[in-house]
Amino acid sequence: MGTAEHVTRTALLDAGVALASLRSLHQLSVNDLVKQAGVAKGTFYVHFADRTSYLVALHRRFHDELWTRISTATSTLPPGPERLHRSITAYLDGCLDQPATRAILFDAHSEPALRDHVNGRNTQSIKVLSIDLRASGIARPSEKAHLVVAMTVEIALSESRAGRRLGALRSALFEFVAASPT
Amino acid sequence: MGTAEHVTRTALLDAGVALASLRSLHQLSVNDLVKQAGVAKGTFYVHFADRTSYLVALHRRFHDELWTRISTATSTLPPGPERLHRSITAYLDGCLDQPATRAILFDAHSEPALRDHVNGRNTQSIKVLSIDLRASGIARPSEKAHLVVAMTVEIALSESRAGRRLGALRSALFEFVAASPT
DNA sequence: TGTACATCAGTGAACGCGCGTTCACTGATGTAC
DNA sequence: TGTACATCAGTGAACGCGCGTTCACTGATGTAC
Repeated sequence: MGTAEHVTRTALLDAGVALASLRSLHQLSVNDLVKQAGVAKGTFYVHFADRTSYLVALHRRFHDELWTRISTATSTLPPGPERLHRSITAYLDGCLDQPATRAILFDAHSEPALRDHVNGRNTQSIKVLSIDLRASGIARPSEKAHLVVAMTVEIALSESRAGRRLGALRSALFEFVAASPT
Repeated sequence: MGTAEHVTRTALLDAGVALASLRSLHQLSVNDLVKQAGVAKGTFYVHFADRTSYLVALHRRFHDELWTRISTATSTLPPGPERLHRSITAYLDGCLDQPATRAILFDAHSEPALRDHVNGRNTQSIKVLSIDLRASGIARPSEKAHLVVAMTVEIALSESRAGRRLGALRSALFEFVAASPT
């Protein structure tokens, strides 16, 4: 297989996701992680150089999964309002499927080790979104993209808390975007 | 005066503000605080029951100051687009004046002790804003208020990072709101 | 004015605790011959 | 097929460290008489 050698590593990351849905990221201790994963404490350091590397890996896995979903949903579309709509929907549905959403979106940027990674992902999202906004002919596409990302994250957090899609919030976001001056 | 007895307490809170502008809230240790304030460690516990109470006090002071500014700026106005504009402007200018903005808005909600307080302030803001949106005849005022708060916080963070007003972002927000269907 | 006492913000050494990290060791698996 | 050896994920006791919190004490200030 070639994957068998990563079973324990994956188990540790899964343990992090499980615990992150209960506590904040900062409270995720190596003690808790190995207990949840059912391995010895030393095993943690077989797979990760330190706690920081682990958090980076957790963050990366979360966003890679999201990114895959969004790419799949939008790959055949040209930039424009339709792609914008599908990107945001794929992002929100993807977040709702991941139990660690609250921890990653809420806590990650106040973890010093992750701040740069979070900012990087954010900048990338803003860039992609601003292409769609520009293609839609909307004024101030960069700034609007910045705000659309903020709104989308907020909706993802609300939905994650509620445990279901919040259609009214999504509609409010799309109304803002659709009505924006061109 | 009657305030002299709070000099040390205020010094401790000021120390927190100074340090929070450098590190994350979670890294704010009692050791650091008393060192920065120039008092002994035991003094901390003369004024605060524990670290949690201190953080709550820090958070409260931040928001009380903001709230005062907003009230002053809007007290004579009836609900509507003008009051909405002034509220948001007062909020953003107030945040820009407080060095702890990044720490409070970014880190506070992932500090378990503060989560309830943060959610309370947020709910209150959404309520107030939705009155203005409703008075402006905008559709889905509650949901829009939710999103406007998210955008405003995001702008406050960006401005706090930049150290100055970001007019283009503010304009983008006001365009979203002004153009929204009624 | 002088003396005795009460108050209480401030002190800092000491505490137990849980943390992240290390490392000598184990034991299952694969390879060489 | 059987034996000797190498590899390496996994183990868990032990470590030093910094944390939040405690508490017996200090010493300046105010009050009583």
